[in-house]
Amino acid sequence: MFALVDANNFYCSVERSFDPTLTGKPLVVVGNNDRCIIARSAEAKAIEGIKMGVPIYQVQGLIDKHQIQVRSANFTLYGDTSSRLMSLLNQFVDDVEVYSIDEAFLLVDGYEGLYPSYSGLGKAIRETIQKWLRLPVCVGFGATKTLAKVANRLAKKNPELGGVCVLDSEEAISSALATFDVSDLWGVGYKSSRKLRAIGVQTALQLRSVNDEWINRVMTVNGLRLAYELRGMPRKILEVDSPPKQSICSCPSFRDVVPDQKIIADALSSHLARCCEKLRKQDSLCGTITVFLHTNKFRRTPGRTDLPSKQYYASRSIDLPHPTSTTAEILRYALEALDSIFAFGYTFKKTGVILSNFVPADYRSRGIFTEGPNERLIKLAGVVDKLNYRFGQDKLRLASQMFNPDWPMKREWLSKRYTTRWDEILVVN
DNA sequence: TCTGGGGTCCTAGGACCC
DNA sequence: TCTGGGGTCCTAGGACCC
Repeated sequence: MFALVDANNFYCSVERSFDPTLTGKPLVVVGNNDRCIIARSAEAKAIEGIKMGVPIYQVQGLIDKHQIQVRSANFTLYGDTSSRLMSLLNQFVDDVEVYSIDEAFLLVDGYEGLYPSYSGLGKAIRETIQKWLRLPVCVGFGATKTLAKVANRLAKKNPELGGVCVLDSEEAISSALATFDVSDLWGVGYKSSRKLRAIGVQTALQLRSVNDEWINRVMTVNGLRLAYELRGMPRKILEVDSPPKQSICSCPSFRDVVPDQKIIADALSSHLARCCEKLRKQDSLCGTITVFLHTNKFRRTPGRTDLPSKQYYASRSIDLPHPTSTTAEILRYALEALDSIFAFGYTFKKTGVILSNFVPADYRSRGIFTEGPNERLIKLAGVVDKLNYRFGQDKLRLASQMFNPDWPMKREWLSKRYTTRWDEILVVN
């Protein structure tokens, strides 16, 4: 039996956890540069027009009218709260798979003696997390990960279930699936749901009995795995040790558009610095770097609201002469890539860098004609990371990062980093 | 250069996730 | 004025091998 524990409106709930005056009020959290809505409280969801991903300027009227509270995304706080949530779950069962910042799968077999029932376990988890972290979560139980996902969703949608839903009998499963929209299933996106509807499949129950050959052909093996999981046959296992990432990316948009290659290069070196920090943190070296650059896809030709302005999108990948993880070494290739794709006559909205082709950090190869990784630079980078962790991001940085056009990022409604900075610790008056 | 059955590896792009 | 930022997996098709 699997359980899926998923926090309700996680970012909003974390904000409330540290600022109880927000409780009961409509609340939204906005992303980078205070632009788009990336989380909503139940009260905000209930207001027509407050949708995920909408830019805040489009709904300013609704925000004023309904006195919606706004917070800037505080990922430091959310990340730390997430770690606390996960370690709490580990007190209930040994096998926990952290699936995302706010959800985890648990393998709950073998704990029958400790709890009167699965729903008893679910209740205990809910109450503990509420008490210790002041966060509301829902718990779904099922014989496969997919059924646990379904159960979790039902627990969220039906308050009368008290936040816990157990799908442990064929009757419970088929009656749940009979009213469950296929497009809400884990792994069914826009495209697949259109194809399913075209052959008359509306519910998860109907998908269960679609012919395997059709599913495999139209939805690939992922669709087939989904169908088996709905039938109660596990095709996804619990993955406790999260594997290291295979790619690392940083590509925040500019606050405004930028025409100047020098400014873009400065931003790019900041993005690269972020990527390399993450790379070193997971003890990897990267072999390939990709740089991309694009214009604002929403921009219209002046005076012609119907006509998109001329767009430009380009990317370039470069294989490094040897795998490395230091910003200083990789930067010249990043700038070389940028130079090769930069075009005059456009204003750019976003540049980004993707690192890939990783090898473990203890891997050191020396090519016949090329030098190996620069050990001194790698050691130096480790020291820089430690100092920056202690004294704040970018306190030590490359000279090319000196002029960051996005500094400071607009975060007008930012809460404190209560749990990770001594100078921002929660004060009780 | 063509013939053909049998493979592997790599990459771009699609689809999906939170 | 203003439109998110990360990731994963799979497949088809090309290039190449014997």
